[in-house]
Amino acid sequence: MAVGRPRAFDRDTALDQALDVFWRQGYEGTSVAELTKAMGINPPSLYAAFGNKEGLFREAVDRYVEKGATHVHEAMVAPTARAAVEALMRGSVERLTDPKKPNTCMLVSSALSCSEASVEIRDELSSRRAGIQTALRERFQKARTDGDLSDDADPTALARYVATVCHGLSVQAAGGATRKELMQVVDMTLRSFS
Amino acid sequence: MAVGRPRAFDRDTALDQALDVFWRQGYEGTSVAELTKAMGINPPSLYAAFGNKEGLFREAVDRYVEKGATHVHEAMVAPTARAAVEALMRGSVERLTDPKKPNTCMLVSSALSCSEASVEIRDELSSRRAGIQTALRERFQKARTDGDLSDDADPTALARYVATVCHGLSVQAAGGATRKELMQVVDMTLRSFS
DNA sequence: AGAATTATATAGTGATCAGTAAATAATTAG
DNA sequence: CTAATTATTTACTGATCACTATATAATTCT
Repeated sequence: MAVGRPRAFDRDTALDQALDVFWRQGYEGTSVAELTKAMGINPPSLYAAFGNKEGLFREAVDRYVEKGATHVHEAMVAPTARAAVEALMRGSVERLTDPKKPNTCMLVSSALSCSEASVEIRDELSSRRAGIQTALRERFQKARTDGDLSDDADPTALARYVATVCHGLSVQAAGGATRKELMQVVDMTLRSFS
Repeated sequence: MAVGRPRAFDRDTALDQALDVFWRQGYEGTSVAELTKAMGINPPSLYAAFGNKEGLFREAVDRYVEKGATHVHEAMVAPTARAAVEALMRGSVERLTDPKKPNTCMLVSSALSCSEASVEIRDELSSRRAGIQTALRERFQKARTDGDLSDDADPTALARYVATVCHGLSVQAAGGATRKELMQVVDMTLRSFS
């Protein structure tokens, strides 16, 4: 057993509560005071468990991706390129318009612009977005060898295009677009894959 | 002539300098101390001339749009729907990848997520984005009566689609995408209008 | 010249920022 | 039991936040 006084809060629950605040308000828009309040703990407990605000945010992003990137995985295992795009985009829209959650993608909205103090957070989010785009590119490359994507298609350009529309969906959702409206955008994007 | 001691700085120049900081760092990522330093004035001069940080930001956005929305205007006066989309998107990409300017759209990146204290700024930016989308929709409606857009095309959905891709371009640019890469995305988007 | 007006620089305001020192409480090891 | 260890609460740190009171400088009006 672990020696010393046991932690009085559940680390995962507290992390979920921190995630919710970061997701709604972004990295710089969230104060440690708001975090401790939402997590139901005092600052020393936060710092002991997560290091600092930046460490807590990074873990929150990990959790955000773990819990919510099922549509990315579904896209990877979809049978065709088109099915992959459809799974990714419809899954994105469903997540972006979940009435129980903030209507934006945390990877896009948390820190597109920020002060010099937060550039590492900004770059971490950028790198996470790039990772999804790379996975998508690899899926398209496989689709080309599988034969369900034509030989003169450009997997890199295609992945960038789809990623770009997904990022745009996130901005639209943040601005209040409805699920129906965003699904229409998906429909139009999918025409490139018919 | 104006009575009293004359202002010792140029208001427009100072506003441009404030705009540059807001554009790079966003609304909440920018402190009044950074603004006064960039503008070369002391806080009382800033508050006398612009009211407060929020007023200065709003004026900076006005100026951002005035100076940089030429491609939006070009899209409105373009001869066809397709030419409008091409003008809007290629103009966006050129602006987003201007090496002398921050590589992002201020209307997208300044405050997608923010603290409760800044929701009015967030909503103002959202409303500005919606305004461009509306203008685009109206351009498509005109294109339909002009006959260069088919009768069964949906101007609202089309405008939303194009606006979505443009927002996505802004996220891509913020993440370091090159002009060439973004122009490829424009090419792919334009296929919907051929 | 003197009064009125407006901008300036200096030096602050209280509030909040992220983060912590110190004392105490709760647990395990021996 | 005591010692060691770790978490907790309380209270606090210096730094920075947006913003301003005060005094003074520069201008126009009469």
